[in-house]
Amino acid sequence: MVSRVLLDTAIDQFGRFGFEGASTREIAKLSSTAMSSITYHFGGKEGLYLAAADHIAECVSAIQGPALAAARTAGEASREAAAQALLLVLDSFAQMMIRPESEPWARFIMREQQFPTEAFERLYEGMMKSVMETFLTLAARARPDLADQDVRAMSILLFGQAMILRAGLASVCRVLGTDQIDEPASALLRARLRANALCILSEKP
Amino acid sequence: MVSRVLLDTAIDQFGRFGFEGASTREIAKLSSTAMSSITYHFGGKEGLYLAAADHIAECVSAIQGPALAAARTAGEASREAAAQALLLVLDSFAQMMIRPESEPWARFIMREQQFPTEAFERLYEGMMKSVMETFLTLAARARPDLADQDVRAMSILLFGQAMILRAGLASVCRVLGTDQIDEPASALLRARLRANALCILSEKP
DNA sequence: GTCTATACTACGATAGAC
DNA sequence: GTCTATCGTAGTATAGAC
Repeated sequence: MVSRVLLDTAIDQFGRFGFEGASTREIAKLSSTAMSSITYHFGGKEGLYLAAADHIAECVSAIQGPALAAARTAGEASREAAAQALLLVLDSFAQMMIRPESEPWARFIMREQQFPTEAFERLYEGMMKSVMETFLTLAARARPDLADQDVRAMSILLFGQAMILRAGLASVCRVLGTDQIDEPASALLRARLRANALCILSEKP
Repeated sequence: MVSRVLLDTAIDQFGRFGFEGASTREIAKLSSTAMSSITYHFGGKEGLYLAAADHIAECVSAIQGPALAAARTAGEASREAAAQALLLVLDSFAQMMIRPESEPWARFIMREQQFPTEAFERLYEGMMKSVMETFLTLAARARPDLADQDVRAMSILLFGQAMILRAGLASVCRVLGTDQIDEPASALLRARLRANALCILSEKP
């Protein structure tokens, strides 16, 4: 399937060089096909870009779906159960940020965060919305003392701890003194993230 | 000073489109000068890129310098004082992430985080190193129960909460239901960030 | 110092062979 | 469906006028 290879290559190249910076010639060459295949399959550069966003949303939804569904049911029991379910969602998200396969996706998404286009809409509706809604519901149950806007602020800041594992990868490695996030570093960071989050979520009002 | 205008424009354009995506013709035009001025002042596109990194490091150092110096001395008194000094550093960083002037800088830096070049070295040595060293010293004093690597992991995750205010700006706005981080939203986020960080830093071993 | 003019390369889109 | 060929545009670098 040439169009699949084109999509994966496109996500990588758009993530690296941005929409303007990426070259359809290069994407086609890396996909071992002719440039005009892009016109045929996706209608052009812009069509390829939007298709890439949809593909990312599908992949992320497939990965996060099970953890989200499990957390939604597990978190109904009590305030403590909600906090624990939240830790699972956050850890699942952090794991995705760390795993090498997410590199191209994360870069693509981060670009859209800065200058949102139609692709951001597709990404948000396709993958972020369900994650955030589940997260906010659980967070409100874990911290019933907080107002709605405070719960929202707390939640997005908690996500920030996971996001820096991608967005600030070079700095993370510098601080830890490693050249990449290997298994021991991953375990350390995830454990500390859980500890931080648990501390915040279980604070007595 | 044409070279100054060129630098500011370059940071903006490189941040938006990346090194390959940005055009020296466009940078020159937006700076109201000829493209060959870039060759004259910076030797070419790459020289301009490195000079832009140096300029960012200088600006950030100038902004964060006072808060860092104040925190270093204030944090020596006790464990609680170290935690409070840390909150000041983190809040100063968060404020910088939120203020509109940091937008171009942050985009430039985030690109370098993904694929570090020589410019990342200059950025790290020029601005991040002193911030991180101060932060780690204070964090170690605030949490003497943690091992060195745990302190480092905790610190970088704390920074993540501030960084998402830039790196995930579009998502932050979505979750809060605003189109930009205005003064009320800024106050809410910074207050919650301080509350989160204080909770983590003052946790009893 | 700053400009114009020019050389050379690479871009995206598209038409048409197979 | 996938290829080659080609068009018009835009990129960087550089030489030389002023």
